[in-house]
Amino acid sequence: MADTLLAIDGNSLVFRAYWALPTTMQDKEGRPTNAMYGFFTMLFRVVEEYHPTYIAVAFDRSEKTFRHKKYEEYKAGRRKTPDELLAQIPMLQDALGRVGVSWVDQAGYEADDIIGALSVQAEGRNMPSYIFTADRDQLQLIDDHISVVLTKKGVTETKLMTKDVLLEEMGLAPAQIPDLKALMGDASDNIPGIAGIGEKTALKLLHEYPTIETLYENLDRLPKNKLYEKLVGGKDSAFMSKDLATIETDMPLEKKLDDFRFTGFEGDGLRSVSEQYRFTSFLKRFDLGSEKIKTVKTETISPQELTILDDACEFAFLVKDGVRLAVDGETEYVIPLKQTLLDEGYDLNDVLRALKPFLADKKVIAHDVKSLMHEWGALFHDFYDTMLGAWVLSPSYPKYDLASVMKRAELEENAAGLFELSERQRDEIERMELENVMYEIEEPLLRVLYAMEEEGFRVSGEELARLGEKYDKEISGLTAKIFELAGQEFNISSTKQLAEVLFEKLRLPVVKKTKTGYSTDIEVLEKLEGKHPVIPYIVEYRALTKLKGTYIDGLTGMIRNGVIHTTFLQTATATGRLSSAEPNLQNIPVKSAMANDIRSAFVAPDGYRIVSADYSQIELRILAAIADDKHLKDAFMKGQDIHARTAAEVLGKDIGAVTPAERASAKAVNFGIVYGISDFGLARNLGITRKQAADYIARYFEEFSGVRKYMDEIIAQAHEDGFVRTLCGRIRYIPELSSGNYNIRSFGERAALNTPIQGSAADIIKIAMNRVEKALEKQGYESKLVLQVHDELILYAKDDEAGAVTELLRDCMENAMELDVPLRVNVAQGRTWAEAK
DNA sequence: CTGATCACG
DNA sequence: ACGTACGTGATCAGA
Repeated sequence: MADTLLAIDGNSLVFRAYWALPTTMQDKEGRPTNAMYGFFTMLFRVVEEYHPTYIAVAFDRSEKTFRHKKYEEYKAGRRKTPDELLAQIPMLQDALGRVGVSWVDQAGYEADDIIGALSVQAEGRNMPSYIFTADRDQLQLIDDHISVVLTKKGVTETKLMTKDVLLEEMGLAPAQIPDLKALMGDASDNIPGIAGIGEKTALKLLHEYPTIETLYENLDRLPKNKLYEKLVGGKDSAFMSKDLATIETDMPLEKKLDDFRFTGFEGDGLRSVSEQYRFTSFLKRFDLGSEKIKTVKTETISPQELTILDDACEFAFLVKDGVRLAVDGETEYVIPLKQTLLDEGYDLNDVLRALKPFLADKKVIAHDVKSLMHEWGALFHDFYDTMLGAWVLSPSYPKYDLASVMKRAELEENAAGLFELSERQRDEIERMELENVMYEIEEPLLRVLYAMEEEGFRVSGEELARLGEKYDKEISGLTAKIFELAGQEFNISSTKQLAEVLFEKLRLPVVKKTKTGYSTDIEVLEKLEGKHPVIPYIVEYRALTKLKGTYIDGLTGMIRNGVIHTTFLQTATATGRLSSAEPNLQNIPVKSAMANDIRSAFVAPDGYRIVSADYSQIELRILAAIADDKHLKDAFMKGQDIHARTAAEVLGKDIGAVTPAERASAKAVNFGIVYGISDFGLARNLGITRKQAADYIARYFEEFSGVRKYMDEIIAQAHEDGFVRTLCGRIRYIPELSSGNYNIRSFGERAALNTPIQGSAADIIKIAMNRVEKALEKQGYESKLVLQVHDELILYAKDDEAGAVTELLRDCMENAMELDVPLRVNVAQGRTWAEAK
């Protein structure tokens, strides 16, 4: 194979890796390892791609370099390098040596000087070299045999820069890079350039005059404008900057090219480095995995025998048939499910006592940890949940139960399979930069949700029973009236029978059809109102039976000891929201009189009251912030009524002159914007013509141009990446975007638009929940979170804590994330949920 | 078990 | 020229 040099800018890549990854990645001693991990990830990738036979990782030295002597403020503007990063450099150098990669530094010189000298040596031998760096300065070293591999975002992507690419993208030759820096400067290196000249102007000038020398020779030819004055005033600075930005390739390098021969990574070194720093994914990458989790046989073990395994076992796995403990290379011990043990006559306390060392002290790897907490008690101190991992990595699957996840991963449902799954997921979470979402948001939230589910919401069965009787009477009255007016008896709840009566017997006009027949939904019934006296009764009947069936009868059956325990599904939505099931407490009616009746059955325990805190317009605030829209931001900064302001902007009138009807239309438009508006949808919603809706939307975008720009950009980016991210980095893949079907593709675009908004709101309230829980605990309060309804938190507040809890909620929620617009929260309280509005 | 409908944000 | 708002879960009817 032809010889190839890979010259790596160690400092620049370590910096990049450090800022791209969280410092929560630590070795067994608790020392951060994120920069090392990121560096190795990048190194492996680039080695795989370019097959170097020589590798040199160059580092800066802390001594002053000749550049400091020339220009004392050189690099002075940089923020201080964090100690957590500095500490990783010697660790990395040690690790590089152990895996068979040579590194180099030299007093008085920086990494780029060393790289320059080495690549010129290689050029002398006609040996191609690749310079791997995050620093665009080094583009000046490009030559026929020298290319630069630049890191793109994060630590996962790179871009190969050659003469041709540089010419095409910037219209520059490599030697012009110092001239570019001379004019535009470089904030990261504190190279001043010329004040007021940025990349655009600098490039324009260099396209005319290839160097600053020729530029200044011909300065008199330039028009005598502002730019001219800047150039005249900045001349000294420009030449100084060029000097600083120029990499010397003739430094007296102490080492020689042949000192950097690379013959592949050394297996033993890799293994020891990976184990020391807990880089488990590297073991797998190089197939160095220890065999301890690859079990071949399974034995059942009783709780009494467990103690003999305690020392030998590092992980506990919880899978569907019980607790599995993989101890050595061969055997996996199974403790059967709790129920089986109880059936066999074991005392629950004995079982728990025996299991406690495994659940409380080992790392527990399990699928659906929250349900296991309900089964075994919350004695999980250190867990990894593969259900959560699967969802965070790709949240659009319909199911995340163990069987579905294992099937997709093509793994077996045993301890070895679960271990392998968890390793792959951790690796992928790092690769996709989902550490924050997984480890800082979802994992802590799991415990918060567990506590909320455990606590439940007190509901008065008596109150629900009274309401049931009351509404039964109303429903019977309506039923009789409907039969009388329709002239026959039928099942009003059957859409099929109702359609028959309305559209065949009574010959009412058909408004809309479904796949299977006539539609009778509320929209249709509203259109038919006035065409037959039975219609209003049917509308009323629908509303009452729906609410009674779902929320009175349905909820009554879910009360246990006066309390309803919902289950929060943490892995159900594609956007990052929670959902609630069995029963769903996130869709309890709120709007009507009957809704008020139902909510009044949700009560606080004695000595407590209900406190409810909801974010005001959180989605539009997020839109204002991410779209960086002038008017939208201004409205929120001024605390204005956002719908009135929208109407005012679009209609070109004063905000005080907006009528209620105009405000209502603007409200519908704001909803539409968040959902991915279309004139058709808006027209239908407002009952106006499509043309009128289109005009309204066009005027909206004229005024809110930041929003339009955001929409174009997020859709373009989603098409390019195949996914979108929320403010916290949560990912949703949108495969629909590449569909050839217009409808499917359009759906994808609306999802691409909406997900960063809805999902960021979910991020924010989740962060707030974690903070609320922590703050309540820290203060020693007995108040408790009981519900989350997307933009709203509901708590039991102890009577004497209510005031403090109100402030605590406001603080945690409004400061959960810093945006360019303020987050606002409204808090209310009462004896019942109905009163806390 | 699926479709239609409708409750919530 | 396509046919449309985003995200959920529960209930009922009728296969």
